[in-house]
Amino acid sequence: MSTDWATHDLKVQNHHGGNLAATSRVRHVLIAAIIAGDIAPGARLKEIDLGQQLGVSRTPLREAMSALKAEGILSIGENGGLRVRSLDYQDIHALYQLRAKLESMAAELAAEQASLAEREFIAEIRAKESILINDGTSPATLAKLNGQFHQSIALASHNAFLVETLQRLSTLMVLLGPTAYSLVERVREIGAEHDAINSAIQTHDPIAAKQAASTHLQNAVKARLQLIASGHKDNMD
Amino acid sequence: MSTDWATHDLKVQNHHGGNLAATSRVRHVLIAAIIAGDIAPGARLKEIDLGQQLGVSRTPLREAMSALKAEGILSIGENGGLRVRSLDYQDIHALYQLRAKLESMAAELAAEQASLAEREFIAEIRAKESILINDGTSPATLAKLNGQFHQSIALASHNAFLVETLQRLSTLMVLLGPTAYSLVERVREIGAEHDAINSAIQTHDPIAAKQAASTHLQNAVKARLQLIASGHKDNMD
DNA sequence: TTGCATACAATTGCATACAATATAAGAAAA
DNA sequence: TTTTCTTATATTGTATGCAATTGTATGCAA
Repeated sequence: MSTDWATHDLKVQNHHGGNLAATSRVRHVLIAAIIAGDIAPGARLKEIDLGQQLGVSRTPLREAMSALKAEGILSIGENGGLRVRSLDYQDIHALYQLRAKLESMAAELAAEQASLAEREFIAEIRAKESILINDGTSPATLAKLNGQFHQSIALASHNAFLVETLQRLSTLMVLLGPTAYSLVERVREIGAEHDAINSAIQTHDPIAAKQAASTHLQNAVKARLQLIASGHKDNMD
Repeated sequence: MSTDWATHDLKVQNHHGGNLAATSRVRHVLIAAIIAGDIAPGARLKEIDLGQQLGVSRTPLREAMSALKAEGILSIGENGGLRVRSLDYQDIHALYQLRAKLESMAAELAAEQASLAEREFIAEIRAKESILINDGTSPATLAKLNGQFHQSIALASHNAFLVETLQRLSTLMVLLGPTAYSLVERVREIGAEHDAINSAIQTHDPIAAKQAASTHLQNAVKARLQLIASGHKDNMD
């Protein structure tokens, strides 16, 4: 008992260096706790306990929780309490299926309409990623850069709703646990696949971009299934 | 001043006839007020005023507002206050572009994997719609049935995230104001287009279903642009 | 022993009070 | 007259208390 979320707590700051508002901070802490596995999927979140552990009153906590509920990360259990949503095998497939469709749509649109500045921005992120992969950077750092890469493409689609939807689906990925970057043999593959997407966007080739993004996500779901399988072994240790 | 939301208020009940909880009720009232145009797009929503008019305290009101914010219906103005999101011409195109992609994906998947019960359910809704169109039913009733038709197809895709995303996009349509069913010449076209989608699903023809759904939404956006144009005339009256 | 009812406890939903911050207005000085 | 600083006010953020609902346990009866 008493998983110590205060450890996450201290790290959460905004980009001005100041502390975020309680509601926003609590949201981040909860997400971090879910990723870290400190909160088990399916576990009921009780407002009073949680509030005391996080050092905030129930009000901002409730707001953070209802936001996470709206994002689909928390769901209402049959007894009424809020729980961490748990994804079954089918859900994982469904999530990747939808992401594949939308990421390829984004890549296609980006290849069609990205501005010069947007193309350069995408290329820069890709270049930075390439360097970091060769340096053997940590999975967490690579995962962050991966998020920036995908987001920069989504933004270049010039479709605000597509951006929002992809953002939402990315957030839902936290329910899957560790990122695919913890598979060492997958890291370089990801780099190559990103390269293909980036090249297609730079050369204004929507068809190739769509295809490359689609392939990228097909491989991603395969890697995910592998992670799940190896995850079972971890539990055996 | 003092737009009288109490009129909406009394009507909001759940399907058992009982009153909804305050938070949920407020959410519905706000949406109704946005559709009715009682809250102008871009107008700042002040918690105290609004709470008094709706007869609830700030707490459930804030929860409803933050839910609507998460759904993209409310957004944060540059000065910080919550406002009704206003969609420009580009946004409308972007919204329909994304819906077209996802509705056609749903139709395609439904044609592939809908169960017998799901196919029958879709067909029943379509049959009911056909009757109501001939009866010259009100736009509001037809719009509601339209929602059911699209939702039943989404559900038959067996992809929970696709269902959620389409639900979300549908909700965002309230920002556009009146439904396309107020265009009398559009009503029968919609019926025919729905028929094509339904037929393709019934005959397990994913390609035709995808195509029919895509066509349906292309026509929908055209009708929407026409409504916007005529809406300008309305403002002149 | 099992099923149900009733009472008690736990938890959430809502309201109000308080605190902090942002905004605007007015006055004083340049 | 304009600009800036101060003060007052408006608005949002947070905490706590109370009410209502829901889950749970215990006891009684079949």
